[in-house]
Amino acid sequence: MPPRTKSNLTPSQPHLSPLSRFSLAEDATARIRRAIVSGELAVGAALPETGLAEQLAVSRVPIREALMAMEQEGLVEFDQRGRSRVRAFSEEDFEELFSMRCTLEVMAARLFAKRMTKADVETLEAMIDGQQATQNLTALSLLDVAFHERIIQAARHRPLAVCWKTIRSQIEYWLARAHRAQADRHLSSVDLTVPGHRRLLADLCRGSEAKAESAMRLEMATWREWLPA
Amino acid sequence: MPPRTKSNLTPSQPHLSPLSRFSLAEDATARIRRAIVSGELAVGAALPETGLAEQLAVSRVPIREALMAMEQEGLVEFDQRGRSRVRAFSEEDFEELFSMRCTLEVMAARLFAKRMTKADVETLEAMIDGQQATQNLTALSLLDVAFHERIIQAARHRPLAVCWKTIRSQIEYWLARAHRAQADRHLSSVDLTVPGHRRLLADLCRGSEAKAESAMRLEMATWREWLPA
DNA sequence: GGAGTGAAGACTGTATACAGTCGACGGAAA
DNA sequence: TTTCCGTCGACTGTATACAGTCTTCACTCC
Repeated sequence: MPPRTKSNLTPSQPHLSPLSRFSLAEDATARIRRAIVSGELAVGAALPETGLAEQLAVSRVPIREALMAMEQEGLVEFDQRGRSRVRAFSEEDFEELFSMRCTLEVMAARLFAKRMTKADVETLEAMIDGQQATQNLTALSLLDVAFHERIIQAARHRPLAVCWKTIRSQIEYWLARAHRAQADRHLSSVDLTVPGHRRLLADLCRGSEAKAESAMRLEMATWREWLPA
Repeated sequence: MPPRTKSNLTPSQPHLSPLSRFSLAEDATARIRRAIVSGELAVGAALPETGLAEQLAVSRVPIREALMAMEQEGLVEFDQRGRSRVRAFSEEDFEELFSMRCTLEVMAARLFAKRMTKADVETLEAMIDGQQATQNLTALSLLDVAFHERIIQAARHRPLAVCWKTIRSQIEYWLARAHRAQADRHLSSVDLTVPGHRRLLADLCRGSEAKAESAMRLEMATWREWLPA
Protein backbone atom coordinates (compact mmCIF):
# COMPACT_ATOMS: atom_id res chain seq x y z
CA MET A 1 0.00 0.00 0.00
CA PRO A 2 1.41 3.36 -0.96
CA PRO A 3 2.15 5.80 1.80
CA ARG A 4 -0.69 8.18 2.13
CA THR A 5 -0.19 11.74 3.15
CA LYS A 6 -2.89 14.18 3.98
CA SER A 7 -2.64 15.77 0.57
CA ASN A 8 -3.67 12.48 -1.00
CA LEU A 9 -7.00 12.55 0.75
CA THR A 10 -8.95 14.49 -1.81
CA PRO A 11 -12.74 14.57 -1.92
CA SER A 12 -12.62 12.72 -5.20
CA GLN A 13 -10.94 9.70 -3.64
CA PRO A 14 -12.89 6.81 -5.15
CA HIS A 15 -13.84 3.28 -4.18
CA LEU A 16 -13.98 3.84 -0.46
CA SER A 17 -17.48 3.03 0.60
CA PRO A 18 -18.25 4.33 4.07
CA LEU A 19 -17.57 2.04 7.00
CA SER A 20 -20.75 0.29 7.96
CA ARG A 21 -21.04 0.42 11.68
CA PHE A 22 -23.54 -1.98 13.07
CA SER A 23 -24.96 -1.09 16.40
CA LEU A 24 -25.05 -3.60 19.21
CA ALA A 25 -28.80 -3.69 18.81
CA GLU A 26 -28.48 -4.70 15.17
CA ASP A 27 -25.91 -7.32 16.03
CA ALA A 28 -28.12 -8.67 18.78
CA THR A 29 -31.11 -8.77 16.43
CA ALA A 30 -29.18 -10.75 13.84
CA ARG A 31 -27.82 -13.12 16.46
CA ILE A 32 -31.18 -13.84 18.06
CA ARG A 33 -32.87 -14.18 14.70
CA ARG A 34 -30.33 -16.73 13.60
CA ALA A 35 -30.71 -18.62 16.84
CA ILE A 36 -34.46 -18.87 16.38
CA VAL A 37 -34.38 -19.75 12.68
CA SER A 38 -31.74 -22.39 13.25
CA GLY A 39 -33.72 -23.95 16.07
CA GLU A 40 -30.96 -23.20 18.56
CA LEU A 41 -33.63 -21.40 20.57
CA ALA A 42 -36.57 -23.75 20.95
CA VAL A 43 -40.13 -22.74 20.22
CA GLY A 44 -41.75 -21.25 23.28
CA ALA A 45 -38.46 -20.65 25.03
CA ALA A 46 -38.43 -17.69 27.37
CA LEU A 47 -36.24 -14.79 26.32
CA PRO A 48 -35.45 -12.85 29.48
CA GLU A 49 -33.65 -9.62 28.76
CA THR A 50 -31.17 -10.07 31.56
CA GLY A 51 -30.18 -13.55 30.47
CA LEU A 52 -29.74 -12.60 26.82
CA ALA A 53 -27.79 -9.51 27.81
CA GLU A 54 -25.46 -11.65 29.84
CA GLN A 55 -24.96 -14.20 27.07
CA LEU A 56 -24.31 -11.58 24.42
CA ALA A 57 -22.22 -9.48 26.80
CA VAL A 58 -24.16 -6.28 26.34
CA SER A 59 -26.61 -4.33 28.44
CA ARG A 60 -30.36 -4.79 28.38
CA VAL A 61 -30.91 -1.77 26.16
CA PRO A 62 -29.78 -3.27 22.84
CA ILE A 63 -31.52 -6.51 23.78
CA ARG A 64 -34.82 -4.71 24.27
CA GLU A 65 -34.48 -3.15 20.85
CA ALA A 66 -33.68 -6.49 19.30
CA LEU A 67 -36.67 -8.19 20.89
CA MET A 68 -39.02 -5.48 19.69
CA ALA A 69 -37.63 -5.83 16.18
CA MET A 70 -38.05 -9.59 16.33
CA GLU A 71 -41.65 -9.18 17.38
CA GLN A 72 -42.23 -7.10 14.26
CA GLU A 73 -40.68 -9.91 12.24
CA GLY A 74 -43.04 -12.37 13.83
CA LEU A 75 -40.45 -14.58 15.50
CA VAL A 76 -40.97 -13.34 19.04
CA GLU A 77 -44.14 -12.64 20.97
CA PHE A 78 -44.75 -10.75 24.19
CA ASP A 79 -47.17 -11.67 26.92
CA GLN A 80 -49.25 -9.19 28.87
CA ARG A 81 -46.45 -8.57 31.30
CA GLY A 82 -43.90 -7.75 28.66
CA ARG A 83 -42.01 -11.01 28.80
CA SER A 84 -40.94 -12.36 25.45
CA ARG A 85 -40.83 -15.89 24.12
CA VAL A 86 -39.94 -17.60 20.88
CA ARG A 87 -43.18 -17.63 18.95
CA ALA A 88 -44.97 -20.91 18.48
CA PHE A 89 -46.36 -21.41 14.98
CA SER A 90 -49.46 -23.41 14.24
CA GLU A 91 -50.47 -25.08 11.03
CA GLU A 92 -52.87 -22.21 10.45
CA ASP A 93 -50.07 -19.70 10.94
CA PHE A 94 -48.22 -21.38 8.14
CA GLU A 95 -51.17 -21.22 5.79
CA GLU A 96 -51.64 -17.54 6.58
CA LEU A 97 -47.97 -16.87 6.06
CA PHE A 98 -48.13 -18.59 2.72
CA SER A 99 -51.17 -16.68 1.51
CA MET A 100 -49.64 -13.41 2.62
CA ARG A 101 -46.45 -14.23 0.79
CA CYS A 102 -48.43 -15.09 -2.28
CA THR A 103 -50.26 -11.77 -2.28
CA LEU A 104 -47.10 -9.75 -1.80
CA GLU A 105 -45.02 -11.61 -4.33
CA VAL A 106 -47.69 -11.43 -6.99
CA MET A 107 -47.83 -7.70 -6.50
CA ALA A 108 -44.05 -7.60 -6.72
CA ALA A 109 -44.06 -9.63 -9.91
CA ARG A 110 -46.40 -7.22 -11.65
CA LEU A 111 -44.33 -4.25 -10.58
CA PHE A 112 -41.14 -5.99 -11.59
CA ALA A 113 -42.48 -6.60 -15.06
CA LYS A 114 -43.07 -2.88 -15.41
CA ARG A 115 -39.99 -1.48 -13.76
CA MET A 116 -37.11 -3.92 -14.05
CA THR A 117 -33.79 -2.76 -15.38
CA LYS A 118 -31.09 -4.66 -17.17
CA ALA A 119 -29.00 -4.50 -14.02
CA ASP A 120 -31.79 -6.11 -12.02
CA VAL A 121 -31.97 -9.03 -14.41
CA GLU A 122 -28.22 -9.49 -14.43
CA THR A 123 -28.09 -9.52 -10.67
CA LEU A 124 -30.83 -12.11 -10.49
CA GLU A 125 -29.14 -14.28 -13.08
CA ALA A 126 -25.95 -14.15 -11.08
CA MET A 127 -27.88 -15.17 -7.99
CA ILE A 128 -29.28 -18.19 -9.77
CA ASP A 129 -25.76 -19.19 -10.78
CA GLY A 130 -24.83 -18.92 -7.15
CA GLN A 131 -27.66 -21.25 -6.23
CA GLN A 132 -26.51 -23.72 -8.86
CA ALA A 133 -23.11 -23.89 -7.19
CA THR A 134 -24.53 -24.61 -3.75
CA GLN A 135 -24.68 -27.99 -2.10
CA ASN A 136 -25.45 -26.87 1.41
CA LEU A 137 -29.19 -27.01 1.98
CA THR A 138 -29.30 -24.26 4.58
CA ALA A 139 -27.32 -21.98 2.33
CA LEU A 140 -29.61 -22.79 -0.58
CA SER A 141 -32.72 -21.87 1.36
CA LEU A 142 -31.19 -18.55 2.33
CA LEU A 143 -30.28 -17.90 -1.29
CA ASP A 144 -33.79 -18.84 -2.31
CA VAL A 145 -35.32 -16.27 0.00
CA ALA A 146 -32.69 -13.72 -1.02
CA PHE A 147 -33.61 -14.24 -4.67
CA HIS A 148 -37.24 -13.45 -4.02
CA GLU A 149 -36.28 -10.50 -1.88
CA ARG A 150 -34.22 -9.15 -4.75
CA ILE A 151 -37.25 -9.26 -6.99
CA ILE A 152 -39.18 -7.31 -4.38
CA GLN A 153 -36.41 -4.75 -4.14
CA ALA A 154 -36.44 -4.41 -7.91
CA ALA A 155 -40.16 -3.67 -7.71
CA ARG A 156 -39.08 -0.42 -6.07
CA HIS A 157 -42.16 -0.12 -3.95
CA ARG A 158 -41.47 1.03 -0.43
CA PRO A 159 -44.62 -0.10 1.39
CA LEU A 160 -44.34 -3.47 -0.29
CA ALA A 161 -40.77 -3.86 0.93
CA VAL A 162 -41.86 -2.96 4.45
CA CYS A 163 -44.63 -5.55 4.38
CA TRP A 164 -42.22 -8.14 3.05
CA LYS A 165 -39.91 -7.52 5.97
CA THR A 166 -42.69 -8.53 8.34
CA ILE A 167 -42.82 -12.05 6.90
CA ARG A 168 -39.35 -12.68 5.56
CA SER A 169 -37.85 -14.12 8.72
CA GLN A 170 -40.83 -16.36 9.21
CA ILE A 171 -40.34 -17.79 5.73
CA GLU A 172 -36.72 -18.47 6.53
CA TYR A 173 -37.83 -20.16 9.70
CA TRP A 174 -40.20 -22.49 7.88
CA LEU A 175 -37.64 -23.38 5.26
CA ALA A 176 -34.99 -24.13 7.84
CA ARG A 177 -37.50 -26.16 9.81
CA ALA A 178 -38.38 -28.21 6.77
CA HIS A 179 -34.75 -28.88 6.07
CA ARG A 180 -34.13 -30.03 9.60
CA ALA A 181 -37.12 -32.32 9.42
CA GLN A 182 -36.08 -34.15 6.28
CA ALA A 183 -32.64 -33.17 5.17
CA ASP A 184 -32.28 -36.34 3.14
CA ARG A 185 -35.30 -35.97 0.89
CA HIS A 186 -34.24 -32.60 -0.36
CA LEU A 187 -30.78 -33.29 -1.57
CA SER A 188 -32.16 -32.78 -5.04
CA SER A 189 -33.67 -29.44 -4.20
CA VAL A 190 -31.03 -27.59 -6.23
CA ASP A 191 -32.41 -29.33 -9.29
CA LEU A 192 -35.83 -28.08 -8.34
CA THR A 193 -34.98 -24.54 -7.30
CA VAL A 194 -32.62 -23.48 -10.04
CA PRO A 195 -34.73 -24.32 -13.12
CA GLY A 196 -37.78 -22.93 -11.38
CA HIS A 197 -36.04 -19.64 -10.77
CA ARG A 198 -34.72 -19.49 -14.33
CA ARG A 199 -38.16 -19.98 -15.74
CA LEU A 200 -39.66 -17.47 -13.34
CA LEU A 201 -37.10 -14.85 -14.25
CA ALA A 202 -37.64 -15.42 -17.95
CA ASP A 203 -41.40 -14.99 -17.56
CA LEU A 204 -41.01 -11.89 -15.43
CA CYS A 205 -38.89 -10.34 -18.15
CA ARG A 206 -41.49 -10.63 -20.88
CA GLY A 207 -42.92 -7.32 -19.82
CA SER A 208 -46.47 -8.58 -19.44
CA GLU A 209 -47.96 -8.05 -16.03
CA ALA A 210 -50.43 -10.86 -16.47
CA LYS A 211 -47.71 -13.31 -17.48
CA ALA A 212 -45.57 -12.17 -14.58
CA GLU A 213 -48.42 -12.78 -12.19
CA SER A 214 -49.18 -16.27 -13.39
CA ALA A 215 -45.50 -17.18 -13.37
CA MET A 216 -45.19 -16.05 -9.78
CA ARG A 217 -48.33 -17.91 -8.79
CA LEU A 218 -46.80 -21.03 -10.24
CA GLU A 219 -43.60 -20.46 -8.27
CA MET A 220 -45.61 -19.96 -5.10
CA ALA A 221 -47.63 -23.11 -5.68
CA THR A 222 -44.43 -25.07 -6.24
CA TRP A 223 -42.98 -23.75 -3.02
CA ARG A 224 -46.16 -24.59 -1.15
CA GLU A 225 -46.22 -28.16 -2.38
CA TRP A 226 -42.56 -28.69 -1.79
CA LEU A 227 -42.70 -27.52 1.79
CA PRO A 228 -44.04 -30.13 4.18
CA ALA A 229 -46.62 -29.01 6.68
CA MET B 1 -71.85 1.23 44.87
CA PRO B 2 -72.31 -1.51 47.43
CA PRO B 3 -69.64 -1.94 50.06
CA ARG B 4 -67.25 -4.64 49.05
CA THR B 5 -65.57 -6.89 51.53
CA LYS B 6 -62.82 -9.32 50.78
CA SER B 7 -65.20 -12.22 50.81
CA ASN B 8 -67.00 -10.69 47.87
CA LEU B 9 -63.91 -10.92 45.70
CA THR B 10 -64.48 -14.33 44.21
CA PRO B 11 -62.86 -15.46 40.97
CA SER B 12 -66.28 -15.44 39.37
CA GLN B 13 -66.71 -11.71 39.97
CA PRO B 14 -68.05 -10.51 36.64
CA HIS B 15 -67.88 -7.36 34.58
CA LEU B 16 -64.52 -6.21 35.83
CA SER B 17 -62.29 -6.16 32.82
CA PRO B 18 -58.64 -5.93 33.80
CA LEU B 19 -57.19 -2.48 34.14
CA SER B 20 -55.45 -1.61 30.93
CA ARG B 21 -52.19 -0.08 31.84
CA PHE B 22 -50.60 1.80 29.06
CA SER B 23 -46.89 2.16 29.29
CA LEU B 24 -45.25 5.52 28.91
CA ALA B 25 -43.86 4.29 25.62
CA GLU B 26 -47.35 3.56 24.31
CA ASP B 27 -48.61 6.90 25.50
CA ALA B 28 -45.69 8.64 23.87
CA THR B 29 -46.29 6.77 20.63
CA ALA B 30 -49.92 7.79 20.53
CA ARG B 31 -49.07 11.36 21.36
CA ILE B 32 -46.38 11.72 18.73
CA ARG B 33 -48.48 9.96 16.13
CA ARG B 34 -51.36 12.33 16.74
CA ALA B 35 -49.04 15.32 16.55
CA ILE B 36 -47.74 14.19 13.16
CA VAL B 37 -51.11 13.26 11.70
CA SER B 38 -52.65 16.50 12.84
CA GLY B 39 -49.82 18.51 11.35
CA GLU B 40 -48.82 19.86 14.74
CA LEU B 41 -45.38 18.49 13.98
CA ALA B 42 -44.37 19.76 10.56
CA VAL B 43 -43.03 17.55 7.82
CA GLY B 44 -39.28 17.25 8.09
CA ALA B 45 -39.19 18.50 11.66
CA ALA B 46 -36.37 17.11 13.77
CA LEU B 47 -37.42 14.84 16.60
CA PRO B 48 -34.58 14.91 19.11
CA GLU B 49 -35.07 12.40 21.89
CA THR B 50 -34.02 14.83 24.57
CA GLY B 51 -36.43 17.51 23.48
CA LEU B 52 -39.40 15.17 23.18
CA ALA B 53 -38.57 13.60 26.53
CA GLU B 54 -38.60 17.02 28.11
CA GLN B 55 -41.90 18.02 26.49
CA LEU B 56 -43.64 14.79 27.46
CA ALA B 57 -42.01 14.76 30.88
CA VAL B 58 -40.54 11.30 30.59
CA SER B 59 -37.05 9.94 30.08
CA ARG B 60 -35.49 9.17 26.73
CA VAL B 61 -36.18 5.45 26.99
CA PRO B 62 -39.94 5.51 26.23
CA ILE B 63 -39.29 8.14 23.57
CA ARG B 64 -36.82 5.88 21.79
CA GLU B 65 -39.35 3.09 21.75
CA ALA B 66 -42.01 5.42 20.43
CA LEU B 67 -39.79 6.69 17.63
CA MET B 68 -38.89 3.17 16.55
CA ALA B 69 -42.57 2.26 16.48
CA MET B 70 -43.36 5.35 14.45
CA GLU B 71 -40.68 4.42 11.95
CA GLN B 72 -42.38 1.08 11.47
CA GLU B 73 -45.62 2.94 10.85
CA GLY B 74 -43.91 5.06 8.23
CA LEU B 75 -44.40 8.44 9.88
CA VAL B 76 -40.83 8.89 11.11
CA GLU B 77 -37.56 8.26 9.38
CA PHE B 78 -34.02 7.97 10.71
CA ASP B 79 -30.89 9.29 9.11
CA GLN B 80 -27.54 7.51 9.12
CA ARG B 81 -26.66 8.93 12.48
CA GLY B 82 -29.83 7.76 14.16
CA ARG B 83 -31.54 11.11 14.28
CA SER B 84 -35.23 11.02 13.53
CA ARG B 85 -37.42 13.42 11.61
CA VAL B 86 -41.04 13.61 10.56
CA ARG B 87 -41.13 11.79 7.27
CA ALA B 88 -41.64 13.78 4.11
CA PHE B 89 -44.03 12.19 1.64
CA SER B 90 -43.78 12.62 -2.07
CA GLU B 91 -46.46 12.23 -4.68
CA GLU B 92 -44.96 8.86 -5.52
CA ASP B 93 -45.14 7.82 -1.87
CA PHE B 94 -48.83 8.48 -1.99
CA GLU B 95 -49.34 6.38 -5.10
CA GLU B 96 -47.40 3.54 -3.53
CA LEU B 97 -49.37 3.81 -0.34
CA PHE B 98 -52.57 3.67 -2.30
CA SER B 99 -51.59 0.61 -4.32
CA MET B 100 -50.43 -1.18 -1.18
CA ARG B 101 -53.69 -0.41 0.53
CA CYS B 102 -55.57 -1.66 -2.47
CA THR B 103 -53.73 -4.98 -2.45
CA LEU B 104 -54.23 -5.53 1.25
CA GLU B 105 -57.86 -4.52 1.34
CA VAL B 106 -58.77 -6.68 -1.63
CA MET B 107 -57.19 -9.61 0.13
CA ALA B 108 -59.13 -8.71 3.25
CA ALA B 109 -62.38 -8.46 1.31
CA ARG B 110 -62.01 -11.97 -0.06
CA LEU B 111 -61.23 -13.36 3.37
CA PHE B 112 -64.09 -11.44 4.89
CA ALA B 113 -66.53 -12.90 2.41
CA LYS B 114 -65.45 -16.35 3.52
CA ARG B 115 -65.13 -15.86 7.25
CA MET B 116 -67.44 -13.10 8.42
CA THR B 117 -69.78 -13.74 11.31
CA LYS B 118 -73.09 -12.18 12.13
CA ALA B 119 -71.43 -10.24 14.93
CA ASP B 120 -68.91 -8.79 12.47
CA VAL B 121 -71.66 -7.49 10.23
CA GLU B 122 -73.58 -6.01 13.13
CA THR B 123 -70.53 -4.23 14.41
CA LEU B 124 -69.82 -2.78 10.98
CA GLU B 125 -73.42 -1.65 10.58
CA ALA B 126 -73.23 0.11 13.91
CA MET B 127 -70.04 1.80 12.81
CA ILE B 128 -71.74 3.11 9.69
CA ASP B 129 -74.53 4.51 11.84
CA GLY B 130 -71.87 6.24 13.89
CA GLN B 131 -70.44 7.79 10.72
CA GLN B 132 -73.88 8.97 9.72
CA ALA B 133 -74.15 10.89 12.97
CA THR B 134 -70.84 12.65 12.52
CA GLN B 135 -70.37 16.19 11.36
CA ASN B 136 -66.76 16.66 12.32
CA LEU B 137 -64.55 15.94 9.34
CA THR B 138 -61.54 14.79 11.31
CA ALA B 139 -63.68 12.41 13.33
CA LEU B 140 -65.25 11.09 10.14
CA SER B 141 -61.91 10.31 8.59
CA LEU B 142 -60.86 8.41 11.69
CA LEU B 143 -64.12 6.47 11.63
CA ASP B 144 -63.58 5.76 7.96
CA VAL B 145 -60.19 4.22 8.60
CA ALA B 146 -61.54 2.38 11.64
CA PHE B 147 -64.29 0.87 9.50
CA HIS B 148 -61.81 -0.55 7.05
CA GLU B 149 -59.62 -1.75 9.88
CA ARG B 150 -62.57 -3.60 11.32
CA ILE B 151 -63.04 -5.43 8.04
CA ILE B 152 -59.41 -6.43 8.16
CA GLN B 153 -59.75 -7.66 11.71
CA ALA B 154 -62.78 -9.66 10.68
CA ALA B 155 -60.66 -11.30 7.98
CA ARG B 156 -58.84 -12.96 10.89
CA HIS B 157 -55.52 -13.13 9.12
CA ARG B 158 -52.59 -12.27 11.33
CA PRO B 159 -49.92 -11.41 8.74
CA LEU B 160 -52.45 -9.28 6.91
CA ALA B 161 -53.23 -7.34 10.07
CA VAL B 162 -49.51 -6.80 10.66
CA CYS B 163 -49.02 -5.47 7.13
CA TRP B 164 -52.02 -3.19 7.53
CA LYS B 165 -50.51 -1.71 10.66
CA THR B 166 -47.51 -0.59 8.61
CA ILE B 167 -49.68 1.65 6.43
CA ARG B 168 -52.63 2.57 8.63
CA SER B 169 -51.12 5.68 10.19
CA GLN B 170 -49.97 6.93 6.81
CA ILE B 171 -53.50 6.65 5.50
CA GLU B 172 -54.76 8.66 8.43
CA TYR B 173 -52.07 11.21 7.71
CA TRP B 174 -53.16 11.63 4.11
CA LEU B 175 -56.81 11.92 5.02
CA ALA B 176 -56.14 14.51 7.67
CA ARG B 177 -53.91 16.38 5.28
CA ALA B 178 -56.61 16.44 2.64
CA HIS B 179 -59.10 17.75 5.14
CA ARG B 180 -56.80 20.51 6.21
CA ALA B 181 -56.19 21.46 2.61
CA GLN B 182 -59.83 21.85 1.63
CA ALA B 183 -62.10 21.51 4.59
CA ASP B 184 -64.87 23.39 2.81
CA ARG B 185 -65.21 21.16 -0.22
CA HIS B 186 -65.74 18.06 1.84
CA LEU B 187 -68.59 19.10 4.02
CA SER B 188 -70.68 16.68 2.04
CA SER B 189 -68.29 13.81 2.60
CA VAL B 190 -70.68 12.12 4.98
CA ASP B 191 -73.09 11.77 2.10
CA LEU B 192 -70.32 10.15 0.13
CA THR B 193 -68.82 7.89 2.78
CA VAL B 194 -71.91 6.43 4.39
CA PRO B 195 -73.73 5.13 1.30
CA GLY B 196 -70.44 3.85 -0.05
CA HIS B 197 -69.81 1.88 3.09
CA ARG B 198 -73.34 0.52 3.14
CA ARG B 199 -73.02 -0.72 -0.38
CA LEU B 200 -69.59 -2.16 0.29
CA LEU B 201 -70.80 -4.03 3.34
CA ALA B 202 -73.79 -5.41 1.48
CA ASP B 203 -71.57 -6.68 -1.32
CA LEU B 204 -69.06 -8.20 1.09
CA CYS B 205 -71.90 -10.12 2.71
CA ARG B 206 -73.01 -11.89 -0.44
CA GLY B 207 -70.49 -14.62 0.24
CA SER B 208 -68.86 -14.42 -3.17
CA GLU B 209 -65.16 -13.73 -3.10
CA ALA B 210 -65.20 -12.29 -6.60
CA LYS B 211 -68.04 -9.92 -5.76
CA ALA B 212 -66.31 -8.90 -2.55
CA GLU B 213 -63.14 -8.14 -4.47
CA SER B 214 -64.80 -5.98 -7.09
CA ALA B 215 -66.79 -4.12 -4.44
CA MET B 216 -63.63 -3.35 -2.53
CA ARG B 217 -61.85 -2.24 -5.70
CA LEU B 218 -64.68 0.16 -6.33
CA GLU B 219 -64.39 1.51 -2.81
CA MET B 220 -60.65 1.97 -3.25
CA ALA B 221 -61.11 3.75 -6.56
CA THR B 222 -63.64 6.08 -4.98
CA TRP B 223 -61.27 6.86 -2.17
CA ARG B 224 -58.48 7.48 -4.64
CA GLU B 225 -60.48 9.90 -6.71
CA TRP B 226 -61.89 11.67 -3.73
CA LEU B 227 -58.50 12.31 -2.21
CA PRO B 228 -56.66 15.21 -3.79
CA ALA B 229 -53.05 14.67 -4.64
C1' DG C 1 -56.00 -29.82 55.90
C1' DG C 2 -56.92 -25.59 53.57
C1' DA C 3 -57.12 -20.79 52.95
C1' DG C 4 -55.02 -16.62 53.78
C1' DT C 5 -50.47 -14.10 54.34
C1' DG C 6 -46.05 -12.29 53.95
C1' DA C 7 -41.34 -12.32 52.42
C1' DA C 8 -38.01 -13.46 48.56
C1' DG C 9 -36.79 -13.69 43.84
C1' DA C 10 -37.26 -12.77 38.93
C1' DC C 11 -38.22 -9.65 35.62
C1' DT C 12 -39.71 -5.58 33.21
C1' DG C 13 -40.44 -0.40 32.80
C1' DT C 14 -38.23 3.79 33.48
C1' DA C 15 -34.67 7.05 34.85
C1' DT C 16 -30.11 8.55 34.94
C1' DA C 17 -25.20 8.49 33.80
C1' DC C 18 -21.47 8.06 30.65
C1' DA C 19 -18.99 7.85 26.19
C1' DG C 20 -18.30 8.75 21.58
C1' DT C 21 -19.45 11.09 17.14
C1' DC C 22 -20.58 14.71 14.17
C1' DG C 23 -21.34 19.45 12.75
C1' DA C 24 -20.82 24.39 13.56
C1' DC C 25 -18.08 28.02 14.53
C1' DG C 26 -14.15 30.71 15.17
C1' DG C 27 -9.35 31.60 15.10
C1' DA C 28 -4.76 31.03 13.13
C1' DA C 29 -1.67 30.23 9.29
C1' DA C 30 -0.57 30.47 4.32
C1' DT D 1 -9.14 35.70 1.62
C1' DT D 2 -9.00 30.94 2.07
C1' DT D 3 -7.95 26.86 4.33
C1' DC D 4 -6.88 24.17 8.09
C1' DC D 5 -7.53 22.96 12.79
C1' DG D 6 -9.32 22.72 17.29
C1' DT D 7 -12.94 23.48 20.54
C1' DC D 8 -17.68 23.37 21.88
C1' DG D 9 -22.33 21.92 21.85
C1' DA D 10 -25.94 18.74 20.52
C1' DC D 11 -27.26 14.29 20.14
C1' DT D 12 -27.34 9.30 20.01
C1' DG D 13 -25.82 4.54 21.68
C1' DT D 14 -25.00 2.03 25.65
C1' DA D 15 -24.57 0.97 30.51
C1' DT D 16 -26.13 1.11 35.03
C1' DA D 17 -29.37 2.11 38.74
C1' DC D 18 -33.88 2.17 40.70
C1' DA D 19 -38.82 1.08 41.34
C1' DG D 20 -42.76 -1.59 40.96
C1' DT D 21 -45.24 -5.94 39.82
C1' DC D 22 -46.14 -10.69 39.74
C1' DT D 23 -45.06 -15.45 41.21
C1' DT D 24 -43.69 -18.66 44.36
C1' DC D 25 -43.46 -20.85 48.46
C1' DA D 26 -43.26 -21.60 53.03
C1' DC D 27 -45.80 -20.57 57.11
C1' DT D 28 -49.55 -19.51 60.17
C1' DC D 29 -54.10 -19.52 61.70
C1' DC D 30 -58.66 -21.32 61.47
